[in-house]
Parts: sequence; structure tokens; C-alpha cells
Amino acid sequence: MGISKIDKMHSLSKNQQIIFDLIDKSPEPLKAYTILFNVQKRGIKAPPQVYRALDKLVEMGKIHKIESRNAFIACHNSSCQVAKATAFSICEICEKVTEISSAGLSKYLTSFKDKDGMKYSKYNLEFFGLCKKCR
Amino acid sequence: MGISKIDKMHSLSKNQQIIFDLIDKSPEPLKAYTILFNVQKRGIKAPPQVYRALDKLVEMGKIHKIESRNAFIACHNSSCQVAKATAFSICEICEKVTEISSAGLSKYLTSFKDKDGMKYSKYNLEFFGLCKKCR
DNA sequence: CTTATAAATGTTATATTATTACATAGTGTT
DNA sequence: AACACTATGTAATAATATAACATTTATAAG
Repeated sequence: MGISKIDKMHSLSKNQQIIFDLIDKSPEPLKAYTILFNVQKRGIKAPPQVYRALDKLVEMGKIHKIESRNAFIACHNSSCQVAKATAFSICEICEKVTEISSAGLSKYLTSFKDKDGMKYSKYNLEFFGLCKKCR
Repeated sequence: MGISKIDKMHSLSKNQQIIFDLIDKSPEPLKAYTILFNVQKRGIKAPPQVYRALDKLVEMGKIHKIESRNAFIACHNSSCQVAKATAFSICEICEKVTEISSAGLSKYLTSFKDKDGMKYSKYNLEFFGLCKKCR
């Protein structure tokens, strides 16, 4: 039997799976070279292997890049359908990052038009403050 | 006469002024090393001098960092009072970046609370799409 | 005006993040 | 089998950013 065509289409390659698993298990965003260090025992030895997998995973919406931190977290928002509409909260003390899933927020931003009436196909929003623990 | 105390408080140091002028004149976001290259004739020779000035200018709200591009633009939003609430549109083809000043948007985001009722002290939002010219 | 303090500068070296380029191997389709 | 496409392996290097330390300049207080 093996993997059906549809399943295969949605499945990850070997390196992608290794790197996704690591990020998905992590309670905090991981940086590319932290990832590299952690997967070297699994045969991934060089930066391009990591960055290529990260690029694909981002494209697929399986992970997101936290731009202000150059770090990556797994998507936990409605089965990763929202690679084009991302929002995060970031604690400026402990650096805890949480993906925000607010229907209201995403509706507001997805339909936002600027002064010229221009709509956008994608957005990324990062909120900063202190998390519960750090206040 | 020279510069009064109040004026002085709001004035920039030599390196800050040189670097701000360059960014302010630029129609597009500038990267740190592009800045470095362009100010070497004015005596700024090393990366730390650039990054230090950039850090201060960002703190003051005179410029903003476009996180997804690692580049800096001058603030053109209500006299630079909004370093803590920034929104930009970015064209994915020509890379044109525009600061969005929408009272509605900033009001919505400034007062946004997450599921736990948490409010944030700062946010940065980047919209992506195609600008008028590129469509 | 001088002394203390803080802010800014100059400089060298190095750390961190990311990409180019090219060769090879696997996968799915016809 | 032949083709196109995706993924991988590898070395080198480019691009972005900071650490550490010495020195100078600006500001405020006595």
C-alpha cells in the first residue's frame, strides 16, 4: 500500500520532517543555527539544508518565522491554514511567543484597505509586552 | 546663541544626524551596510557606529525597522510619535514600503486584547501585496 | 568652572544569520 | 526508459549584527 498520492502531496520530505519535528516539540521559537546544531546527529550538516527545509515549511504554513527574532515556531492555528495571516504575542522579558488566533483580528486585518483602497494578500503582526508570568 | 536646551534635547548627535539624513532622503528602505557604505566619506567607518545610531533613532521613533527586510525607513507618521505602533505596506515585486497611518487601524490594534485579556504595549504590522504600479 | 556622570564615538575583532553555486540523488509522470 | 521536478549534499562566502574596550564629548550639579 504505502502512501497514497494525496497523502504524499501533503507529506514532508526527510529533512523537512526532521526539522519540523524539532520545531514542533520546542516550547520556544528556534533559530536556524540552533536547529542545525540539534539535527547534526540526524545527518543534516550544513546551513542550506536547514534553510531550504525552513523555507518550504514556511511556504506550507507548517511553521512561521518570527521576524523580529529570526526564529521559527510551529503553527498551532486551525491546522496551519493561515500562513498568510499571522499574529503573535512576544514577551519582551522571557521571550515567550504565542500565536494569536482571533477571528475578529484576522477578519479586521484581512479586510483592511489602506487610504488608496488597496487590499493586501498577506500580513504579519507582532505584539510586544509582558506575559502573565513576567508582570 | 546656538542651540537652546529644549532644542538640544530633541536634537541628534553627529552620527545620528548623518545617518538620519541619509535614510530620510532615501525613497526606499536602507540596509545597515548600505548606510555604512554611504557614510564612510563622512567619517563613519565601522558597523557599530551605524548600528548604534540606528538603535537610538529607532528608540526615538525617527526611523523604523522593516523587520522582514532588515532595512530602515524614516518615520512619516504624525511627527514620529508612534514608534510603538507601526504598520507598513510592502510590495512583493518592487519592494516599495509605505508607512500606513490609519487612525482606525491603530486604534483597533492599540486596544486589542487577546483571549486572556492581555493588552500589549507595542506592535508592528507588515502587510504584503502588490503596489499600484506592479499590479 | 570644575567635577561627576552619562552619552556618544572610534576601533578591532568576532558572532550570527543567510545565500550562492554546483554536483548528485530521488520521485512522479508519460 | 526518458523526462521533469523536487530534494539533497557540500564547500565556500555573503550579509547582518554584536562584544569589548579605549577615548572623547556633552550635560548637570556643586
